Amino acid sequence: MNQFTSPAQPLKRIAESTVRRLSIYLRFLEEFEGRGRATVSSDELARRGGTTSAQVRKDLSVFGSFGKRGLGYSVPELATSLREILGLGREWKVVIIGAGKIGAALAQYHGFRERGFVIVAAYDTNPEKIGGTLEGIAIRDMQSFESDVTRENPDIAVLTIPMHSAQEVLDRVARAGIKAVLNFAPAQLHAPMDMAVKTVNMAMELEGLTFALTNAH
Amino acid sequence: MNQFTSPAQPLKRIAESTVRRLSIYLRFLEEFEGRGRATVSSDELARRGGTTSAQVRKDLSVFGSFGKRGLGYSVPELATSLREILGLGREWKVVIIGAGKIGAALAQYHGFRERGFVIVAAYDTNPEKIGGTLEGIAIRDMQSFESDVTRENPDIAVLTIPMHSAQEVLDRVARAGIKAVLNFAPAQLHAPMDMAVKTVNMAMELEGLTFALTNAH
DNA sequence: GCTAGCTTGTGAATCAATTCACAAGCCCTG
DNA sequence: CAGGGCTTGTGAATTGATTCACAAGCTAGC
Repeated sequence: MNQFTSPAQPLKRIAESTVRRLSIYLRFLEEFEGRGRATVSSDELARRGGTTSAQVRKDLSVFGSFGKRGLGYSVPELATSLREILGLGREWKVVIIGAGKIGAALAQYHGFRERGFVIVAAYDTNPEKIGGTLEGIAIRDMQSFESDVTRENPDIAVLTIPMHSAQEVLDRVARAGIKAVLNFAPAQLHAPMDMAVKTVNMAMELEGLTFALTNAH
Repeated sequence: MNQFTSPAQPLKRIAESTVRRLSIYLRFLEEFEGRGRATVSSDELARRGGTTSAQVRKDLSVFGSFGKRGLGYSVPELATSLREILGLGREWKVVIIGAGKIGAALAQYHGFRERGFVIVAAYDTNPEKIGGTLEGIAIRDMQSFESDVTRENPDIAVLTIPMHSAQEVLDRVARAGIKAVLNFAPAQLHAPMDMAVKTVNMAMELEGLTFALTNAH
């Protein structure tokens, strides 16, 4: 295998940590691409990404063989392969549920559109918000959610809603057939197995910090 | 040991995953506290938290012995112990660096003050923002950062700044003596070992989702 | 076209985290 | 106050992730 030959199926379950690191490598590759650099070694990717060269090579080896011995990796080729592996070769339709401050921050986040994520709508239940816009994106009534999803088929739902309604909304999202959710509510959500849910929990991150501060040396 | 008898020192390095789960358990305990529930079993905590009862017991056993055999854990006692372990028994002073939309969303985030985090100031380099307020918090000139830190001794810095300046600002934060950072810039930061840095990287989370969608069965 | 110098790809070894499984304890009932 | 029913705490076993270490392969220089 000299190229990423889209393996028939997930040969083995791929570790989440591996995927996260691929994201990191891709970030550096894009930086190098911008500077017109031709090749990069596993060792350099490792130093930048805070890991080891063996780890970089193991991570990549799960998906194929991308390098040339003695030389390293072609920056544009590896970047293209990683984008393909990570599913960034296409556009993804995103809906934001919850038109609050976090929703607004996300809606205007530049990195979103840059990477092929298109926010098609925002939803809320507050009549004062419905009909307005969130950073230029129409805020719709949550009541029309199911029929909108049927029509527009968004790929990803971003939940920026209060904790107490999070599970209920997730269930609705699941029933509507959306298979990926990015959750900002500080709640542990239970979803069907065929769904991908990532939770960003600020309280948890902060507590990781206070734990470290409290138990320092 | 029948109580959390604050162990002399971190006996062994404690896994980050353990600390994250303690956070989750605490969230459920607080919910139970609110409902006046007296006890809870490792099995119930596990089911709610999406893990196993053995895992719950192992996690807790790192810090002491909190339960009663045959009965389970006292909800208020375990909650108190976990708050103590996680360092939530005191107030923490937080500064936000970068008075943009994400900074604003964080500044108004309720969960912050509720858990003992007090935002003492926001910083920016944009003259149009300096002197204004971010959700009621004064926006100061980044130039006064070092002298302010010397005077006020904040515990935690939250970075909501563009990627390209993130490492530079982190270095400044480190030199100023702050030992904990919550980073929202999509950058891999390198910090001195005695600092705790948590990065929340939305791009990475989204790519975890698109990977899952792309490689779904 | 041969040699020196790198760097990959990958089994094997190590290190870390999770799960198993069960003795030890506690509570309640009668 | 003895027995049954639960549930904890924890070594041992297992599973998973990372690191080691080296043969294989490529490039460049001569």
